[in-house]
Parts: sequence; structure tokens; C-alpha cells
Amino acid sequence: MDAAALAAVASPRRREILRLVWDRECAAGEIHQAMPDVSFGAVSLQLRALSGAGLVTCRREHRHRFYRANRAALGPVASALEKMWDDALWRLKLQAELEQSRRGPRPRRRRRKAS
Amino acid sequence: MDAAALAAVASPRRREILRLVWDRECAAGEIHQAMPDVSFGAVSLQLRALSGAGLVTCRREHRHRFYRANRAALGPVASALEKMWDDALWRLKLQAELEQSRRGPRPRRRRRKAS
DNA sequence: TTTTCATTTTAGTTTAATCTAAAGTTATAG
DNA sequence: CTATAACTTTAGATTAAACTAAAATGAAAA
Repeated sequence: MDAAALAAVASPRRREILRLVWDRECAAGEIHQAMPDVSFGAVSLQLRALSGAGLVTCRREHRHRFYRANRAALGPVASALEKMWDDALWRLKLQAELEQSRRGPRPRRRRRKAS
Repeated sequence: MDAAALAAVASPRRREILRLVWDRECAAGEIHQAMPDVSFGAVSLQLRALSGAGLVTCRREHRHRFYRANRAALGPVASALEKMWDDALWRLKLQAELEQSRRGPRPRRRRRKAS
């Protein structure tokens, strides 16, 4: 866990990538498909940044390059990231439930007593 | 340890500040004096960033504002930072020793045997 | 109240990060 | 060999971060 790793993990985009390759390796193309709002080139650059910081490893096979997170290099930040992701999921779920309940009959507001 | 904290701690300047207020509180002015290459305003802005991310607390007394690191907010990254700083010190020391030994008589290179 | 000190805030500039589009690699298929 | 697929790299534009200088704030001293 060095300064370069800290800088690398500070970017939301790079964390997004890191999450994709957290527990299975992905080809660069797959990663790009998972983030349609950004060009392939941009993904490649971020992969290079992650790689330079030692946060992902790369394996070449045929025409593909498979990336995978190097959790060890993140040290204590690895679990912090996992927790962040879990929390985000939890919040999403909670929000979905709220949206769902909003569809049902709205709880009536008690009429103010006429004074 | 949330995304904001990660972003905050990614900046070398902010880590420098964080280190100053790591185990004693410092007034903003003291912090600025410790980093003469930057303006007071810049320090204040970084303090605000750190404060916004919850990484420092602020206590007002008289005309001063005393800042102090909030280690708890950094979670497991706190010890990672400490280790980074220790390592940096260690490297400095090592380098100083090398510089010192360089002053002594240089070890002679063995002459190549004439073939 | 006016002044001063310690600090913050703002406006504008400089510097760095990130993105896109296009050209360049490299390995495989035809 | 040429063509194509899967990436990377480059050049240039856009966006965000960091810094400076100066004005503003707020609390205490005169």
C-alpha cells in the first residue's frame, strides 16, 4: 500500500473497474462493455494506471488481455473497498423497497382538528 | 472510510497536513509555516477539504483554529499511512548513510587481467 | 470604535486528470 | 501476404484540482 496505490484507488472510475475484476478476471473488452458511457481508449488508459500502481495483473491469451485485481497490493484498503460496495448495494436495495412501498396506498395524513 | 475520505487522502499535500496534525493539534498558521512553498489560502482550502471528508476536527480558541487528525474516520488506512511515513523516514535514513559512506575512500575496482 | 491578528473565501490562473477520436500494435484467421 | 479482432497509444480537447493574490470575516486588543 503506497502513495501510487492510494492515488489510483481515489478515482471512482478506477474503482468501478477494480470492482469488475475483483473476483474474476475480465478481458479489457468486457470491462468496456460494462461501462458504456466511456470509450474503449479511456478504459485502456485507466487499466494502465491501475496496472502501473500494481493494483491489477494482466494475462495475455490469444487476442485478449485478461485483467484481475491484485488485492494484496491494496492491503487494508481492500476490505474498505468491499465494505463500500456492500454499503452501496444495501442503500440501493433500501431505496428500491422505498420506491415499491410508494406505489401502494399512501398512508392517510390525520386531519387537523378544527379549533 | 468512504469515497470522500479516499479522495481526500489521495493528495500528497493533504497527507502532509494530515501528518502534521496526526498526534497533536495544530493551528492553521503553524501548518502553513511547516509548508513554506504554498500560500496560506491554499492550506486553508486543503484543511476545508480534509474537514469536509471528516478526516480532521477543528477547535476554535481565541483567534486560532486548532486542527487535529480524526484517525477513526480513516479506519484501517490510518495504520497504512503511518507505515508509509515510517518507510519514508527509513529510506531517508538509509540514503543519508549511503551519502556518508560515499565520502570515505572508494573501494578500488579490481584491474581486469590482461588476456 | 477602530485596529490588528488569524483565518476563510472568492476570483482568476495554472496545472494535472480524464476523455474522445483516430492511428498504431500485435496476434490470429483467411 | 492481407484482413480482422482486441487492444494500446497518441494528440488534442474538456473538465476538475490546486494554487495565488486579494478581499472578507470575526474575534480580541487598544
